[in-house]
Amino acid sequence: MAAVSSPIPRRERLRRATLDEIKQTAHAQLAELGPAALSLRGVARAMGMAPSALYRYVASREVLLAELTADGFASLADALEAAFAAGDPHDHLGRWLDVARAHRRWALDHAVEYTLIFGTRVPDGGFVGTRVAIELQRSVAVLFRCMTEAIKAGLVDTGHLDAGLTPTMRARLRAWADDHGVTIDPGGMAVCLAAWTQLHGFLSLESFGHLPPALDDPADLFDRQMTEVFARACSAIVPAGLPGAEGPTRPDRMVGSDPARTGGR
Amino acid sequence: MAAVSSPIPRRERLRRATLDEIKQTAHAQLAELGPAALSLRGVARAMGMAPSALYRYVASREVLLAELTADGFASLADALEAAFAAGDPHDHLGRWLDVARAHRRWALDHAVEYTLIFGTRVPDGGFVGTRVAIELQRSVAVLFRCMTEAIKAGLVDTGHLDAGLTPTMRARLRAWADDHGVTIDPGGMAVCLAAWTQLHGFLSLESFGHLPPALDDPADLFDRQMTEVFARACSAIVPAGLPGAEGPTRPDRMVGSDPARTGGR
DNA sequence: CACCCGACGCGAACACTGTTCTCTGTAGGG
DNA sequence: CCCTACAGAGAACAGTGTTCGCGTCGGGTG
Repeated sequence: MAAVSSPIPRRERLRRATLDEIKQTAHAQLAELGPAALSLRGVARAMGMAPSALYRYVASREVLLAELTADGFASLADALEAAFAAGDPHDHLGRWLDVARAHRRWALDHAVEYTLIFGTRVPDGGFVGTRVAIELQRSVAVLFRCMTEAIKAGLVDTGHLDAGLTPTMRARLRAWADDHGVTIDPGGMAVCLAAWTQLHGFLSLESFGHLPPALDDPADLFDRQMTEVFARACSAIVPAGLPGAEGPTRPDRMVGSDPARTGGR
Repeated sequence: MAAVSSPIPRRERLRRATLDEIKQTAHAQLAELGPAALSLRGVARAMGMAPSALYRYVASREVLLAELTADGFASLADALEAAFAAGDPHDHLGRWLDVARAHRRWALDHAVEYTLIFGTRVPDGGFVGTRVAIELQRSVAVLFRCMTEAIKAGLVDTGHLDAGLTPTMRARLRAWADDHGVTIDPGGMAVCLAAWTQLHGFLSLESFGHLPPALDDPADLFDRQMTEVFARACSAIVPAGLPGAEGPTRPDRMVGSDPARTGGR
């Protein structure tokens, strides 16, 4: 805020700069060659440095990859939060769709990071507390907020959702909610989990190329599934027949309206 | 069957044997060290061979990995087909659950193959026609058969499902069905896709460790989601409220009855 | 039977990789 | 002004995928 030359002592600033350059270069190599082909010597070469000099900034190739992964998570969370913030607070389905589409757009635009994040087994044990875990929680939190606000608005009859749960499930879901500091009943958590599951399943299949090529550009199928999973949560007020172009909230926002302004990017 | 010494000319037999040993050794190394750590020199060492000798059997490290991946796909498809065959043909929900559980069991038991299969971007373009593609189709076909037989049995009102589809979606789903030689209407295909999506999403999150640790052993949540996705398809006869321990088919088979005899293994 | 050709396996070699060690300038802070 | 900490360089080690040329055996053919 003030005008004094630099709050950080220049030395640190330079260090940050080259570290950023390293990450950026590594990211570029990652994007065009895939995670397996990322080589420290490669980024050193691209930067005009000796390979050994990199070790002043990065402990090993593995932690560099982990760092990039965490950055990817953060970028995704940012995109989701932006989509959520830009959405209409009164159009719950519309905002949910916006967030879901932002997630999809991010997955398609950042294919390699997506692989890095969701296609890799998390290292044993040392997950909780990691920056990766924190950023992942941030992403999931946005998805959940879409649902919880709908619940608060009375769109979801959590009672009948809770009814189908066994005591064990209820306890676990409650523990999960407590862990995240959210106050949703287990029925709501189950709905959130289902939505997350389906969203992730679709995007994972699509961006890994496992979806049949017959349905190219499955954007509308994605929209439909996302609408469906939301409508299922709201089934108390949206009866059985799935809403094709009709629903409880503003119809013009319901389906496939503006796929352009979704991503944070 | 017969008594003649060997229908295949011995030379070929030996070749197959060592190739199998190579694959087996590679598989073992894969299972305990992860896909990134699979080294040709390593398997050569374990087999007491010179590294260069491996190249008589395997063109490169990459094609060996691809071969193992395809084997993994085949193993999964076998497990699913076995579960399907062992299921009660009249208890559609039960059989669907059996198949879904078999899939989950396989995913948890074969963690590394799962990563290899579903955590890796498929190579560009050259996917269709590959052995991988064929085996994947086999797996998906089992999942679909669960649904199509339920449709045939009149459990699903495909009419109201079809109603929610746009013409474009309908055309694409029909093209997909044609590609696979199955005769389901687009509505049914949409349901199948949703089921597959959700199943895969859950298993992917779980076996990659992205599911919150608060809900350890999420088997019952998995069962619930799988029941739910089936019930949603059958919503014509199972009205809005999700079946907790009640449903259209035999209740004792509905939920979490016998998780032991699921896998093909 | 002898022969030969193809398949098999081996060892050395090349071009890489991650990583560590030691050394040298140089620039910041006292 | 010095001096120390630190950025960077270079060599080296262990390991990797992959290729090439060499022997050596075995099975089909004359």
